[in-house]
Amino acid sequence: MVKRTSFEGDACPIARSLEALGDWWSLLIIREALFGVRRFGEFQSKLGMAKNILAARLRSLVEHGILATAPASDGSAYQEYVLTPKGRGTFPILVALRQWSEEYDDHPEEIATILVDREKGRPVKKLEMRAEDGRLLAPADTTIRPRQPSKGVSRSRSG
Amino acid sequence: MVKRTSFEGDACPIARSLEALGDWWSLLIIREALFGVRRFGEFQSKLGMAKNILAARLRSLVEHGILATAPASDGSAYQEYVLTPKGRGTFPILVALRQWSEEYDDHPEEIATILVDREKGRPVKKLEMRAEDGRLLAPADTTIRPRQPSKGVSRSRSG
DNA sequence: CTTGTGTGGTTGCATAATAAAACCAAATGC
DNA sequence: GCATTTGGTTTTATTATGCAACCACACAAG
Repeated sequence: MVKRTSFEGDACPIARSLEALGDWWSLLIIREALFGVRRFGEFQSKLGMAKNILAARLRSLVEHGILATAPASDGSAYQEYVLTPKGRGTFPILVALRQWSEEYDDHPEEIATILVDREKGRPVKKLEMRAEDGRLLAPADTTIRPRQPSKGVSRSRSG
Repeated sequence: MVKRTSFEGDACPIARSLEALGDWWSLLIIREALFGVRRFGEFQSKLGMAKNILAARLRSLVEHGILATAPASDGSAYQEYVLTPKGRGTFPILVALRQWSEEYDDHPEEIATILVDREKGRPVKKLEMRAEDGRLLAPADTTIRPRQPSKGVSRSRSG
């Protein structure tokens, strides 16, 4: 088999999310959807991508339950693509990507926009990882554990 | 030109991070690197990917300043690939991807591992977005603003 | 209701990326 | 010194991407 490898059966949750989001366009489509874009042509013109691959991506996102098709809200017979709760749940991923660029990009002056708290207009704080009890955690303060500590879950690859 | 589109000059920080991280393998390579993997063969066997594309990805990650090559720590003449601070800075992205799978995956029972607080062994709390003053923010509480509110920054596309 | 136009795609073709396998040189182990 | 491991590159096949052309249906005007 020479097909592009799929992470579908992988036991690692990161690989699993990349299965749905890990291509060039999906996260940008979702970004636009979070901005309120709903129509095919609007995605196409804002992202400047080929229509056939947009169609393929939208289909894939719908299959993955990230977008859903709905009748157009303006009464026309066309359809719209709207985010599901699962789709809206990607928001922290987009924030993390954004903050990573803001912090480490080699040409930060080329970055056009910042994410701000709407009420105060001030930049959003960096995402931080915390323990259940609220303690701030650094990467080294965390570790990976088997999901069910003694029920014989075993699958491929690490995670 | 029919080349794969590049997001390099894009003004959106999300597109910019995807330029470096947005392919099938890069984030998984970084995941392994965060686990302590440093050697070519170790990446290759753990990820089960073709050697040529691993070589290409490692080269790309080095070019992007996410990995750096270093002489092997065990005294041998081989080299190692180690994360830079920029590379370690992707940690929140991986956490966000992981938590998204944990929350929304259709078959969560197939997920093998969970991220836990090392001290207590309890799951890490969901990433949350906060304002500078500590207020918890929902996506709708945030908005996008031009980076420099009145210095005439203008580039392509949204963000 | 007929004609024109915009929307939302699909199809065909050229090129680029990915994958598997073969190959290879340098480093290492014996 | 010789076999093996390591860390790749090369070759070739297949898949994905990107552009342009095409097309069906909705809609609007007359």
